[in-house]
Amino acid sequence: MERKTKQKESIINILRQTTSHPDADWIYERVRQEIPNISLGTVYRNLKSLKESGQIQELNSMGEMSHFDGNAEPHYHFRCDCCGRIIDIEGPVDKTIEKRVARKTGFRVTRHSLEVGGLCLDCQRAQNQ
Amino acid sequence: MERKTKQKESIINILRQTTSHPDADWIYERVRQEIPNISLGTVYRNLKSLKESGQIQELNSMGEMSHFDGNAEPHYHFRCDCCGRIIDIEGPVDKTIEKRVARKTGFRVTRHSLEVGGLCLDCQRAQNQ
DNA sequence: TTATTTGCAAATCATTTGCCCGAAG
DNA sequence: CTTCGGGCAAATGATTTGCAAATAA
Repeated sequence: MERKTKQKESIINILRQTTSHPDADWIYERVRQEIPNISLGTVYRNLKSLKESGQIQELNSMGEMSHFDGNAEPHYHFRCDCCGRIIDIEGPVDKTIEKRVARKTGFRVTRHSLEVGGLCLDCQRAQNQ
Repeated sequence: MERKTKQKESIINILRQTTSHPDADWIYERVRQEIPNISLGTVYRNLKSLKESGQIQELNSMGEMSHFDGNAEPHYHFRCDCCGRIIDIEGPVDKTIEKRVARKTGFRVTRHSLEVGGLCLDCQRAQNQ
């Protein structure tokens, strides 16, 4: 099971080549340049299976539609409240957060995600004019 | 503007009386016990306005539908990957995260949200059987 | 061959909106 | 009064799904 298809290959390549955390529709338009008759449903199905196999991440917060991240390594995100862009934050992920919560609550903690928000550089500039 | 109505009163009271982070539909069913002919659209409209005025928080992540939190104070959340429950995590919010990101990136950082995930106590027990 | 994936279109599901009426200020 | 909020139903928009045909293994 888990067949290799040109559709899936193309989707993961596109995702690996961008750092822009695109949504399903953007990916669809991009793939269409290589496979013009691919359907949006196929894009969704492949995004789902790539996510389940841990090859990509799905981001989504505050009533926004899902965005996808070709970088499966854990890392934090910044979301600009003005332009909506999502930007990776460099720097190490603090695994001690999971330990602290586990100790305090007794829950088995296996993941955490941190999103910071505010204004990106471009939008700060735009605002000062 | 911002009128006081029995619909909005009822919704915020319900939200203040629970720690279960319900979704819009659960709230709708609850309010209906007090105001039987309220419409779901009204629930959504009021949740939106309560959120915009900062009286409640909206939570939503990973392709889940929105959940609402009557506690407007900043705090972190635990989401159980098995039963889907969202549980408040006590303990202080670390505002230095925002400062660190701001210093490193130059972005204006005004908020951050942290969600940890794993298995809650009940689901751990259920799994060991 | 034969099980999985695709394309297509229709279906779903949460959420939003238009419109007209009733109620708050 | 006059304007905002409510009820209802229809609209929207992202995502999922059913199905027959295509394709990877």
